[in-house]
Amino acid sequence: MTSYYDHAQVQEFWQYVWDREDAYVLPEAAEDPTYVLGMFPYTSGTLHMGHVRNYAITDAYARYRRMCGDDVLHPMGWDAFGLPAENAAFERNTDPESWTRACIKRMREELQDMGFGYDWSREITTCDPSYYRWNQWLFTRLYEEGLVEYKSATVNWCPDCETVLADAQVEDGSDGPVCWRCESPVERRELDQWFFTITDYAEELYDGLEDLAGWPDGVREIQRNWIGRKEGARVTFTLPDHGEVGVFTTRPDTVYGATYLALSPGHELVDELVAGDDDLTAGIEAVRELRPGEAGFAGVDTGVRARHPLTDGELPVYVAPYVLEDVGTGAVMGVPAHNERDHAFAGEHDLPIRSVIEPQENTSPLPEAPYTGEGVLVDSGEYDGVGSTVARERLLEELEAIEPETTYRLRDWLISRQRYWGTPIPMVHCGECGHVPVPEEDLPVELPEFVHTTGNPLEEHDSFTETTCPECGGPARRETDTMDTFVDSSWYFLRYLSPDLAEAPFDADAAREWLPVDVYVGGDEHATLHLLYVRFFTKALADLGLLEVREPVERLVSQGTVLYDGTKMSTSDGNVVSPQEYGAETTRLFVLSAAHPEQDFEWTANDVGAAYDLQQTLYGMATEFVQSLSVRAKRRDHDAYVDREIDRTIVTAGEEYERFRFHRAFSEIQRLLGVLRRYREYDTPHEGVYRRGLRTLSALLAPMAPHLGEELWNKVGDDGLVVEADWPDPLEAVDDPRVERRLVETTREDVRDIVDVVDIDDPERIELVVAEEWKYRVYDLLKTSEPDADVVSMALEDDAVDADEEAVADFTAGLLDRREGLDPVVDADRELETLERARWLLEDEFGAAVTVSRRPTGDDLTGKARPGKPAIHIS
RNA sequence: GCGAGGGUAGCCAAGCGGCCAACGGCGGCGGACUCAAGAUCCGCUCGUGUAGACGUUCGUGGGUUCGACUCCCUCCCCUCGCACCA
Repeated sequence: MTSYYDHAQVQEFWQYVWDREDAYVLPEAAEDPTYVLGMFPYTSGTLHMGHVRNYAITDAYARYRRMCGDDVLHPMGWDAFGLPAENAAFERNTDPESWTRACIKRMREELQDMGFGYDWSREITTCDPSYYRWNQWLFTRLYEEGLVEYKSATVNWCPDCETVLADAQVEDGSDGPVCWRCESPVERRELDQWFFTITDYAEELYDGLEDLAGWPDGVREIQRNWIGRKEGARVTFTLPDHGEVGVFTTRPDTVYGATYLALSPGHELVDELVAGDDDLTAGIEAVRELRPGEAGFAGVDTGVRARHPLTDGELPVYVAPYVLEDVGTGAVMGVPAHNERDHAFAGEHDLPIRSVIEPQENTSPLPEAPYTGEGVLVDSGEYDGVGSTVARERLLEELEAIEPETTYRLRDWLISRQRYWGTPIPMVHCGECGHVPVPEEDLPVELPEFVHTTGNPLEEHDSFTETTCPECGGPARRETDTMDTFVDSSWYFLRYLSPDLAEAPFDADAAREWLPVDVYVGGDEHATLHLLYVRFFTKALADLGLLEVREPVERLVSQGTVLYDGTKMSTSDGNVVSPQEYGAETTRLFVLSAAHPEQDFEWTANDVGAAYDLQQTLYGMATEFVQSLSVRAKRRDHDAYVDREIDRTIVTAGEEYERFRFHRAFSEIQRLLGVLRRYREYDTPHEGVYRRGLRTLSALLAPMAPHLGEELWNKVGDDGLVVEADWPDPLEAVDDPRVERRLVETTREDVRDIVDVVDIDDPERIELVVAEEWKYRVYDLLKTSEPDADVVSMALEDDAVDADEEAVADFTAGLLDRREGLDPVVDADRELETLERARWLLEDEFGAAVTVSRRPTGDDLTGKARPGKPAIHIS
């Protein structure tokens, strides 16, 4: 047997044991388990460092909670649909399903190699018909509820992926919008598409963010930006012969300054306004061709005149590309005097500029630049002289043509994809009945066999596309688009509750009891996609009566990036350190010890070494302990110190786990390990104390390094498995472990300092004298009394302060300045005891005799001692 | 431009009104062990100092406070989100 810890050798054994014991399977009887979830991986083929970090975090927390006595639901599954599988199938001359199944097999093995403790009995795979049938079922329910629309829209089209993209899947490239996956420039296409009307929930999605206290501020802010709530007003202008046009504005107080209207080229009225005029139509077409960024302040006067609702004046109506179709109502009232863009547009087209807000401070007019601040209304009819803020409210209240309106940037969620590897949208297009949902009993609509083709493989199968209408029985055509894969991931956390349920997507009783997810961990690149969609689904399902919760996740942890040479570790950059390169368990221990979960950190071989060394040292000590170390049975003074330090570490490490600060928990473990090591070298260790130390370390480390934890537990622990062990209890209560440590540490530092500064070569005797008890009482009075209390008198009158009046007065007065700022200290007896127990550390370090005592008032040293600061004499 | 989060000793990074010259890790220095190297252990790592002290520090400049790395304001820089957004 070797004292070298070879993780590769032991992992198989413990994994076998865990498996045999069903260690991670949620017990049947669990009532309200702690639901710990990591974002399930896309089945790309191999696990990368980001996954390892993500799952190391959830695993450590899940294990910690389990040791605390919770039932823990910690499942894993596969986000298995998606375009990359099709691309891979083309490249390798196979099909998406085979490819995906192979990826899953490999990744599952990798996860198991890492030793993550999942309840594999709940594994789900989104490309299984037994899973995606519920996508279809939910789609149908949402359709019935009016949350699905089929509409023609100008959509983002990626020519390379040959599919449309949701707004959230389009990113800003250097040269315009690009596809989030392949970075090809995105085109615009006019297509009939399926949408989830997530905008119906815009308000709740926005307002709900406020209450998501367990979510990082950053993620909430990103969602706020994305939803883009804006409060303002809708002003209605009449177009004689053409009805009305509503414009959205946040500044209705400038309404009297409107000198024109501008419609976006895509506005629904444009075609009607210019109908019959070929020149105008051509002009509009030319304007439509322009990319928004290039159009500047071009515009076409339609010749139509709108009626101003307040002044009754006539305003020209322009079509201008600077007005964006999907912002507000796609139309603006042009107020050149008080809006930058309107000002520029008016300059370009010789439109009048009419100033209606005057700055309050100086009334100098503003000829060149628009004034966009607040002020007083002028030239505004009955509102002259009214402040702009007040005017806004009054206009909204008093005028019919101006109504309050809130707009959102959020668009409906385009879920159609012209791809094969996804959930078929369960709809049928019938010439007679329009589009008709596939009846529930005919679900799932299964994917037909894959064929290699440049287009959508679904369209290649006549047997798939040709069907009959569920309503009239006539010939009909099956929808060939599939769903965006974000649909799959929008409710997968529910499927884990009852993965095999055949009658419903999830068990409603379990959902009621187990949700929301207690902790959800993943990368924050999903802030606007996945994390918004799961919130939407949860609310929609609640409104369908399927769920009671309206928010899916209680506490969200968005984990930071692992960097290598300053850049994100990613396969495409080729700077990947494989999780197994340093040993699976060293890797997980390192990623947890390196930084707080939310922080980015740099992968360095040196730092990895620290995690590796800790494993080796601990293993070596445990091996030595059971094999060869001589121990004693009779207790000595310094054993109590180690006992106490073990207790302190149990308390502090538990706090750190609780707060997700695994790196601090790791430090605590390192610290206790150091103490034990020193203890063993100082003297023959006491069997029980040393054993408890090692046993505690194995328990505290087990959530981060479970194989080593098991191995150590097996050597020095109780019977059974550490995964099923209880979180250790301290022998005695520890109120403030840090104050006790501080006392010992500062005292040791002080001794070193003195020895060094005074240049004492070989100290023979070190005396530590703690302060008189009454001083602790004075401390207490100083810290707890009112700021203006006469503490000197209080101290003199206090029964517990039994010393010479002058000494008491001097001591108290000398500390008055500091008051509640005084260092926290333990009480007199605890201080004496703590130092007494720590004596051996000084004896060990200086080779001197050390005494710790409390002496009566009057002693020279006692006089110098303060609570938390014993007097020191070295000779 | 708007919004959010940051800037701490050689590096990474904790702290977020008095426990702070500032946890921890890495690197560096000195020492122990050793034939030697590695590993491991101990100490030091802003400056000065013959008794635990003092001085100067936490992006910049101000302010609040008996007291600020910690709270408020200005500015500079970094990261991220939104943006011809009405």
